[in-house]
Amino acid sequence: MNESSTSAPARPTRLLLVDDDALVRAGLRMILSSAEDLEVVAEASNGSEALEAVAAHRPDIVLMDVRMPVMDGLTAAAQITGRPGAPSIIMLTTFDLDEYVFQALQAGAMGFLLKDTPPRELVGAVRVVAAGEAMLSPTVTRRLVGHFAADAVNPRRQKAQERLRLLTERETEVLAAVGRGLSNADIGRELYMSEATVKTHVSRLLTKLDATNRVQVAIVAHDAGLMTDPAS
Amino acid sequence: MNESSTSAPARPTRLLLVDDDALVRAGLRMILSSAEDLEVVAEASNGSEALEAVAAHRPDIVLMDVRMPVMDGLTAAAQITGRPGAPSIIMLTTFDLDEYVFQALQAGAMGFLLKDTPPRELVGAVRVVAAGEAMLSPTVTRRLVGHFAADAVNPRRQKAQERLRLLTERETEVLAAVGRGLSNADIGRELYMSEATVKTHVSRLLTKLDATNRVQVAIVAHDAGLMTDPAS
DNA sequence: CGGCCACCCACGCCGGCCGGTGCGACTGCT
DNA sequence: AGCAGTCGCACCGGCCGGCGTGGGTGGCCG
Repeated sequence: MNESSTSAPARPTRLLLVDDDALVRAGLRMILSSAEDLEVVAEASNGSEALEAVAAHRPDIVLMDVRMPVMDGLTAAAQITGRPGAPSIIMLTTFDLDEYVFQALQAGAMGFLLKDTPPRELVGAVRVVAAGEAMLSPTVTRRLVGHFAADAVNPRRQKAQERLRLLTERETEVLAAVGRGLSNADIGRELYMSEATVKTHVSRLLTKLDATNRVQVAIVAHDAGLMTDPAS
Repeated sequence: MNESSTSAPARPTRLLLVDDDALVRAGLRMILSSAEDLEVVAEASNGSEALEAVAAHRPDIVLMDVRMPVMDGLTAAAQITGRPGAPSIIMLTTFDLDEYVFQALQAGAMGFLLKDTPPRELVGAVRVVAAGEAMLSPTVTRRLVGHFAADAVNPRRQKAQERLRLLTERETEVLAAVGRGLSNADIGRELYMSEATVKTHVSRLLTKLDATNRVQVAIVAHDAGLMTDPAS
């Protein structure tokens, strides 16, 4: 696992530091360059400078602050990632606001660290990301994990699935069809029954699901996760 | 931050080890009990035993394998969490399969570590979880982060949002109302316009969104994330 | 065994809502 | 003025949703 970093300093990991505060950059440079397998090859003081520095120096990893003048780190991250051979990005921030975290990860960041991360762990995180993995601060991890747990206990989803219990097999099939936006005639053709029959099933669905529309029925179908193959 | 664990061993963190392999348990016990702020108070060899042990010994943290006979770790985790005062759970596994990770986190686990985690980091992870945070192995973190990034590039969502670009303000309002399952008359009352006007807006939505039904329109609204307040 | 009940599935008729079309009024821009 | 874009409304055909009804199946009890 860690043999690649200890065996030989064949090719150090090239870093780009991006922060509007020169002192912060100096501190980071101090910490990171003390590791012999890491090398700070450039610095930038805002997002647009970071874009230029990435193009100019081709770093392996970018450590970037979130809040910066001119262009913030999140939009810069979104610009950097995506292209082939793009560097991995580690976001650094003082505050672990939810929106920052989610936006950063959706922008393609592979790391999200708080600035109070101890030097040893910071270096470790850089190495982890350099190895193609991801690293988050514990509080950030907690947010992410909590977000997942909350999704499982999503009240809307649970309520919806609860209601599905009392549906018959046939009704569930019709429910799925309604959720796809099919008309009654379409459903009849697809499930081999008269359109009139489809209507009764839909009627039962309406009463059983406390819906007044077929639209609301479709919504319940989606909320229950019926429309998404179980790869979620 | 870490003062509580280094200042005084006032009250060590109580651990429960759950694994069907006695050797694995012995190894874990060896590693963990070497830290003076940690104390292994019980062991169990499968999920149902784990439930009993939790009730009997009230541990602070449960370290549990995923694959076990009788009752696997995931269902046991789902049983343990949820009640007030329940211990935090760290899942241990040899393989970092996607389904394991997601199920474990949705079951309320606060940690997910691979068994090749070095002893030092294992102890650190336990302390982190004891502090109320979460800790994952780097590869697991990568999966989770990748899942989030993939969600941002969700083709259905992007396609749906793309289509929303060419909608007018008013149409978007109507779209949201349709997505809630309201009838045209309801929408008219809510947006202060005639039902006939609502119909024209819905018609435009049908053509602009390539839909044949209002149900499909509602689905697009949901896929685009219009129906979920921006807390996602 | 026969009767009964509960459940699921199936169908047809009717009123009301939806969706398509045509049209007019207002605004802002060139 | 001309024009594009948006929002507003009214009429018509077709689909949806509500209601009543019947046939088929499986379980329970006398």
